[in-house]
Amino acid sequence: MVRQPELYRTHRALDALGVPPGTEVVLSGWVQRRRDLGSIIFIDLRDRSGIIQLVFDPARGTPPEVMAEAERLRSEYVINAAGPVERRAEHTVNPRLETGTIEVLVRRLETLNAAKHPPFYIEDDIDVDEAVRLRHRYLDLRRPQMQRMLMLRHQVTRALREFLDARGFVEVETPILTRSTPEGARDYLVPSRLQPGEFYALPQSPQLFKQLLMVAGLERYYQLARCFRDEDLRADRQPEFTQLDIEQSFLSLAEFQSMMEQMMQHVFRTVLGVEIPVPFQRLPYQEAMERYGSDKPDLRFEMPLSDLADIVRDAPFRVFQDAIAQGGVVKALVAPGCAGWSRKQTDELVQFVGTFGMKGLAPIAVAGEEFRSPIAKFFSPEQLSAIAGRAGAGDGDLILIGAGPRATVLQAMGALRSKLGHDLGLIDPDAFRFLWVTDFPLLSYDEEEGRWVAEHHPFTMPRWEDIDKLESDPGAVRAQAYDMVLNGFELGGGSMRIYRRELQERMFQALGFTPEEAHRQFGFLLEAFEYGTPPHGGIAFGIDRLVMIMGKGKSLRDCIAFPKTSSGTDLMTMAPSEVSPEQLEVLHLSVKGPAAKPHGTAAAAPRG
RNA sequence: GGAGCUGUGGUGUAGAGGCCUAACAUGCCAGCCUGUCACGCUGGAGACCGCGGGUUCGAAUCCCGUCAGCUCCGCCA
Repeated sequence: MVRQPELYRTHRALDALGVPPGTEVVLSGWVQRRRDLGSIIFIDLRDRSGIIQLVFDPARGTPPEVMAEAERLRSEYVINAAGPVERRAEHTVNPRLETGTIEVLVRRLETLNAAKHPPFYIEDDIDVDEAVRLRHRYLDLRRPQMQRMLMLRHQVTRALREFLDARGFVEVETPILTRSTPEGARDYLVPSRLQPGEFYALPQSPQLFKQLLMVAGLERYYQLARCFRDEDLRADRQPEFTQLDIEQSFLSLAEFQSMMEQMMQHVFRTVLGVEIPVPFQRLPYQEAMERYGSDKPDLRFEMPLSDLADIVRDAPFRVFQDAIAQGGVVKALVAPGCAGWSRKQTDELVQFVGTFGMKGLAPIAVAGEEFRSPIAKFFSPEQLSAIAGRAGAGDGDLILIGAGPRATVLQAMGALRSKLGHDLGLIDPDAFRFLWVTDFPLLSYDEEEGRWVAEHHPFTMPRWEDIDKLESDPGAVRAQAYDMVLNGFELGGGSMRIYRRELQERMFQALGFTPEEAHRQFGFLLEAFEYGTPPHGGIAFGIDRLVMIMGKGKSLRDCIAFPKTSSGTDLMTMAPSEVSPEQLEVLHLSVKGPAAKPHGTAAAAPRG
């Protein structure tokens, strides 16, 4: 019969290290492992702090009924044990265990709860299908690795709050049920019961609210805001995610960027003990694209792209000629020491860039004075030398050349650079390389929609000197927008905002909104701007990504307690799910067509 | 919407037309064991090979479809 112990715990496992030998302690936790040697039993007890060995030894005073109970224990049973902390004899010390010099000689034992045997080991570095882990996420989260990640996340958000609080930022919550707005990602919609046929949208970000808080005179706001975007997932993209959302008034762009650098410095210093140098490098968008083929380049290694157009322009090689004639580019990068790569290896690279729409990839291997390449015959020795010189290739290197439409080649070559950086081990895994990407274009032309769309969002302030081009040459207008990039991930993006009605209306017009549409969608903002709106701007950081990078996780799922799969489902609760006809009825909804697939039962429910 | 990879006892894998009545490790169950710490030793249970169809005398293995997971493109800041 289970009875409640008088006391669940006096110490945690790790705390037992700090008490004098002989001290009576009471511990509670899970059975990590049982080693039953017959007349003596060892149990590894695990709690959040760590693992400690319990000894059950009748020769040293463990009562017979406690021995009997210890024999019944299994993995993951929840137990409560009491007895003196003992120093281990020299030859029984376990150096692999943090508490390996001590153990607890158990005198009293209560089994607080039994456990089914778990589907996987509750320990680090397990090799289990992720679906199994997600289905039993509460067990997965018992693993020290996962607990460290949750702890790290907690420390990161605490340090961020600390920093912002010290500088007068006020944490304000904004609505989760809000209004659907055009532009940006697909909205998650929530049907309204009280307003038949109408819908709330879950926020893609608190963008409008944070600007209105500036109108409201908060001056400095932040929030750890949950955001929702109904788009397809990636390793670094979840449908709901957390942003550190920040907005401030009366700071220049430079002052604000500097403050954000200090914030990152503070977080890395207090959480990881790592010193981040400031100021961060500033890299204009154009240069980032030309040199690294990415607007979020990983600068832990260099491997720049170089432009070969002027060198190869006159060579009788159609692929390059055509690319240049059609306004495209010819770009090269160098894989150091890879001149000896086989056809099979380079073919794999061709296939890789193919997924980005690039038609081919020409390799030139540099071997001493010689250039080995299927396309070498199209070029003069001088041209080949010039190519190697421009690319920065030396003996033993492999030059890879891509040609075609500018955007395609830059993206593909950028991805190739990133892949080679990883594959060739050019990246210091312990490095944290921050930079700002600046001078984004304000607008880009969307062929599908046949109109200009906001590169950042429609509230971004143009550079003052470019404002007059808003109507005459929209593509040339640069934005007062900036992304903070860390190790090839976009950590955060922000901008100075438009704060005058007249300019905001011009912006909407540039985006193809009629005045009526603009007023219908954003009338409240335009009106607010007429009541004395201060100059303001802000930024939003992906907290999940930050934690992932700091904790060296492979996927966002590693740093979210209860994440979704790549098809947006929760394998534990089996959300999303069908709902009853009654629920649909009160929401004034009817579902078109049958459910496309049989829905599973929730993992929590008994399974046959 | 598209492409690729994966799916075999609880878990991780092997098997690639007949040697499969599906193997190995680990876990699980039982017994033995006084210093283990991935304890050890002995024995045992446990899978119709994701699901559906097809080819074949014969399919875990080949083909088609489908579902699920992962990665990427499109999409998305």
